[in-house]
Amino acid sequence: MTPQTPRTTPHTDALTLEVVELVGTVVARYHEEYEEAAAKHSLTGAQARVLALLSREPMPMRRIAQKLKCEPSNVTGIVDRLEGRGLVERRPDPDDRRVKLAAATEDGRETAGRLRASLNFAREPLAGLSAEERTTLRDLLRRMLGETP
Amino acid sequence: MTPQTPRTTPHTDALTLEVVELVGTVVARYHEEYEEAAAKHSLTGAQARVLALLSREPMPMRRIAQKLKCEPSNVTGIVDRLEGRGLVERRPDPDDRRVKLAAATEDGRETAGRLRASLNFAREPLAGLSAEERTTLRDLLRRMLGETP
DNA sequence: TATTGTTATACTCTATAACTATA
DNA sequence: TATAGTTATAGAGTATAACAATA
Repeated sequence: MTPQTPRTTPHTDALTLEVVELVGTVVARYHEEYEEAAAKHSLTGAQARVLALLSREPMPMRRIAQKLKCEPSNVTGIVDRLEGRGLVERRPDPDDRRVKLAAATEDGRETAGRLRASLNFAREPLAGLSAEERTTLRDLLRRMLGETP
Repeated sequence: MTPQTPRTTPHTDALTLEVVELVGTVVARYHEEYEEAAAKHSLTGAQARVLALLSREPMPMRRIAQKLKCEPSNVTGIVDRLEGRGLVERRPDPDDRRVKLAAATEDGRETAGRLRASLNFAREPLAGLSAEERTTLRDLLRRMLGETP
């Protein structure tokens, strides 16, 4: 079917371009809703990401920077602001006195939980798909991401 | 099938959570590669988005702000910087002297073209899917986005 | 009076470089 | 010496409010 599709440039045919555009739309909408959900809790996007990270487990400052793919110096300010609001605290690392472990406080974990709940609601479009369709989508996304289990 | 899935919370079952996480990964990777491609042309993400917009058609400043979902005052600075590099120019609107039309220059259109080419390369993971799989992915993404044609 | 674009201001995020305290 | 975190600095994006020109 559709034999006129050139095999030498498989990523520039009309179908692929349409999928690329759809992915772009998903990305845009995802980001809008993430920022919106963060703003409802008076958090910036970066602060929300760090808080979500720390709500799972405490982490050295350096590791946060790696997760965020930014310079370590930036993390200082972000954690400063979260700490100023009582959502995060800095603890010493017993094994290495150079390291500071950033950890979510009880209040921070609560906020992170509410944030995640509102995000899940934002992602609800998936509810429109049947279980079988979600399975198909999962497999296609996995393959797209290079996970070939 | 899978009747144990609670119908009251269809967006919190394990399958959906996995898809949500995969979508999150796609979003993260898409953004990384977009910023990276922009940086290769010495552009920030916002500048690249505006340039891509204007390479298609000239546009009032106000409309750029709507497309970017930001305040109009921000667009002034972004267009200033693009204009300072000769990629964009401001033209008067013949129909309304309050309006300034931002338009990509020849140089700007060229840069936007190279940017898009490098983006298509970045999105090449789609090439790993067959035409049929891409069609399926397209339809699922469409439905996820609420487009029901 | 309402709208368009701009300016002024303040805050956040970002990268770079230099500093400190540990290792 | 090498590493972890911080500080200092500068540039960019963001929202808000006030302004000039035009409708």
